[in-house]
Amino acid sequence: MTKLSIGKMARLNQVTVQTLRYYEKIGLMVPDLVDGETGYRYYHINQCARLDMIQYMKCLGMSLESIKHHFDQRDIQEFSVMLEDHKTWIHKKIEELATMKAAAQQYQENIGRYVNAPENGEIQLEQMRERRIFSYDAGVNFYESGMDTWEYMIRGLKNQVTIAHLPMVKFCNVGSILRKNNLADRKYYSTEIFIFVDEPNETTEILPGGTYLTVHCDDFYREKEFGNQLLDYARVHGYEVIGDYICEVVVELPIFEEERKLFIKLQVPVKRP
Amino acid sequence: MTKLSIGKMARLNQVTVQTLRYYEKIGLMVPDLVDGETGYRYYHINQCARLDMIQYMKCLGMSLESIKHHFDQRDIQEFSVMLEDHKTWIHKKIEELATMKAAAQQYQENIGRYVNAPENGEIQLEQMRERRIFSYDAGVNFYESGMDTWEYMIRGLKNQVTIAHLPMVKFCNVGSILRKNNLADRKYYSTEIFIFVDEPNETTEILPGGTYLTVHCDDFYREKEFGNQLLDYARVHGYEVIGDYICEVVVELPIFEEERKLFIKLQVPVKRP
DNA sequence: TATAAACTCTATTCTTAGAATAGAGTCAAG
DNA sequence: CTTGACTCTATTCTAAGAATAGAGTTTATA
Repeated sequence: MTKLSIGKMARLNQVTVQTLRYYEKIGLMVPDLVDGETGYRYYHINQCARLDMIQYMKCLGMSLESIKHHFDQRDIQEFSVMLEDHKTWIHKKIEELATMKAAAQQYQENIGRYVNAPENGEIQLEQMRERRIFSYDAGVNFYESGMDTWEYMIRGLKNQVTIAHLPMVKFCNVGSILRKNNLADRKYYSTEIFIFVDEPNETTEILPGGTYLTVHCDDFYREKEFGNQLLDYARVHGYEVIGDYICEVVVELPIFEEERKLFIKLQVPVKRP
Repeated sequence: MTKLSIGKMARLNQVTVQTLRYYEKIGLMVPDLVDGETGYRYYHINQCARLDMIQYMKCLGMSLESIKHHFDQRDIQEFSVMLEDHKTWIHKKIEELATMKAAAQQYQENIGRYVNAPENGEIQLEQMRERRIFSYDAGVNFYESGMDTWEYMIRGLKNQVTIAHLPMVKFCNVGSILRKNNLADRKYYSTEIFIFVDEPNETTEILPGGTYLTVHCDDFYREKEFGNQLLDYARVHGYEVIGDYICEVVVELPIFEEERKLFIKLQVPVKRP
């Protein structure tokens, strides 16, 4: 019976020589015999069966650790159980990837919204669909504070997102709410920030769909100014404000500068005159 | 302005201290200032924006390398292109996983076929659906050789599978074909082995669906014996053999022994009397 | 002010599944 | 006997940190 040198064995099985040496090192497949003098490895043709199985299980995405464990088990029914677990694992991975893909899509759309947005200060009437939000009350009125406070508030929200086991991918567009009662007096007072979420639960709130007056702005510090323009417009044209005012961060602009640059969209729900 | 120690910065952002140190090491995010005496790192609250972006892109499944590249680009439109590429990459990953899952499912079914198979030698009449195969002619009649030759033939098939860029996950149940003309003379002569494939192409062949006489056997060396029983049965009961004889390896049994142990299913297409 | 607790520093090792490399020794064909 | 092909061990590298040790620093409390 001819013995196969490591190179021949490798060529026969479409693997590299290093791979075979590595498999020996971790005890996954040991050569049939090793020359005591030279240390040369020699394989038997029958060992291909094991190598096939290793490669097959690798194709299924299993780790060499699992594969080794399987060989230790020596039970085919047990293997079916292992496959079941593995399928579950694959399923989870696929779902994770699907979430990522959806998030990437969402971000692209946000960039598109920025690129195609109307001029700064151009007021529009829009139909908005119902949205769900998860909000966090920081207990501080950020309209009276600077970017630092806002930053700390965002940290608080991030913390809550983690605690509530919400997907961090939703942390890309954040918003703030100014409640209707304060809005009536043009009192810029808000302590609440939020993220948009997909699934409802006991901690989420609903932003009603309907008609909104909106305006875009690329300077976070000029929010009040644009907010007032929006309210003036409503009054002049006879629109009645019927709900809470929202400031949505559509996208962060050059994420590169030393400070945040936010592209925001202000939104207030109205009833037509 | 208060400087944030590495621990505070980490806590504020739900990352570990090591992570921040690591990001500095690879130049992804450098602390605002480093004390020359003590080497203590201090961060500025505004740096949270960058950290948010890093974490967000990580959620999308991007590598720190890509993230760094993005920060170097400083262009939001370019980022949209990058997201498009990333979506394509995710899509491929999902497809790979789906293939793996299907293969795991297939293997489980094969195990099920083994577990629920009839006794060795029990002849059955079955309806089989059409199947596609990719076959390889080794140029050697394996009925005249031992397991070694069979093993070398399988290596040849594996080689062809690689060359033809067929999915290696299909390499788990292999089969051999004995053509009808040889079958008529009970001449066990075959040089062809194959794997089952899903997609047709110019190199694939079709095994017609229809009525088959089948028998299972857990000893590779007794194939001829069981094959003859199958043919005897056909003759005695008036079935006419109308196509090629197939020997399908359903599953490899204890993949653990020094030699292959194959559980095979012999199949011959017939016309009812 | 002294002390203890909490914090931070650098440096090293570990994780997967091999790939790449260097320098030395071995095998097979002509 | 030579030459080219092959093989050996050993080390380093990949990604994204986690874990650890041992030493030094800051902060809070007494």
